[in-house]
Amino acid sequence: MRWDEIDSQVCSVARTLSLVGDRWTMLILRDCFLGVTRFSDFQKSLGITKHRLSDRLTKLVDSEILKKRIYDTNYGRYEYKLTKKGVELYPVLMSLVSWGDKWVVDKDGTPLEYIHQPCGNKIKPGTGCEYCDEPVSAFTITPILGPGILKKVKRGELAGFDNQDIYKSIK
Amino acid sequence: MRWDEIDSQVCSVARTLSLVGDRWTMLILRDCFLGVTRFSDFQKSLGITKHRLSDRLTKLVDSEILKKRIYDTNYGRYEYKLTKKGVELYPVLMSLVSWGDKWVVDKDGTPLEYIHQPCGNKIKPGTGCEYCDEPVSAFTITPILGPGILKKVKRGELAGFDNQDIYKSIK
DNA sequence: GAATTAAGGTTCTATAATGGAACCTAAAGA
DNA sequence: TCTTTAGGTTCCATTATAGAACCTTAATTC
Repeated sequence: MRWDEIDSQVCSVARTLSLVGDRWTMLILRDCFLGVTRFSDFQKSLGITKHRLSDRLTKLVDSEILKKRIYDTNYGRYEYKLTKKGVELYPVLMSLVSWGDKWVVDKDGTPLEYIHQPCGNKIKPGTGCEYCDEPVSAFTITPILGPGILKKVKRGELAGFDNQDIYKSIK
Repeated sequence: MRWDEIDSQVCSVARTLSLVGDRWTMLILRDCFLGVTRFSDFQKSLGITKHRLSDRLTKLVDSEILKKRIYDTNYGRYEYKLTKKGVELYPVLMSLVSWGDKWVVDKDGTPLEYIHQPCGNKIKPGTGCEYCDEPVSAFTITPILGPGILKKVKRGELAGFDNQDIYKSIK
């Protein structure tokens, strides 16, 4: 069986992966949840080739996970934003983060930390809020830089680090 | 940037995907959670070539997500089982299922349904149990065939379907 | 006792996907 | 006019994948 035939399986994992299981696609969605919307910003953040990025964005738009909208008609500038279908992939991303934070983190600590807006507490990604009863979602979580990034910046190990400004609202 | 360099990113999503973000790897893990342990059973279930399967299993063992054990020294037969590190990928799989059950399911309904053993109720994958206070994990959930499979079997559309017996304990 | 089957692979080759670089287009600014 | 920026597309060499054939060891069948 070829990879492009796996969506014929009667399996929700297989069918989901046929849409988001490609190389790069999940990392593009990660950036979407951090507020990245523009072609060039995706490219800078990911280090992906334009060719590949263009292909992946088109596929994500085709599968209605992202929507493409022109936001400056004079310049012909586009933005890519998560649809409702796309936003609902949040638990997938956060469960990947949660596992990675435990099993593949380096000695500095986790790259990001997560503030639950309604109560202001720092919570573990991928779980409910341990402190309050308010729901946890992409819209009520603020990611902040964690020790895994801050310590490296302080030691000058993340030379080109200029991503502080990418943590925007995804709304 | 090449795909095999993404684990250099200070990001738990990127580092996690560098281990399980390949084509097929997540589907192999899906089968592991359904109780598949043997090379030939993975191959039958996935329709993957032996070459690729061998490569993926080796990588999963190298990254300590699976452990390989000989279970019949006479025949030289091996089994692949999830380690603790591997079992903890359960939320990732279930969040993929949960999204797929909502967004890429066909008209027959969801392929599988999930029984929470402590209380016996059918629950939605990827969430806590709505009925009782017992924890939900890979070890306390029993997947059963759902309408998305049963209806097709009844209509004779899943001719070679013989997977009823793969839903074994993963312990 | 020879031939076949089963598990668990490896090798080979044609095809598909990817990465990197160069190029394109339209509008703006210097 | 020349350069820059955003958002791409084209081209080509390299890498990954699919499918088929083959290998090894042991057991089972004829």
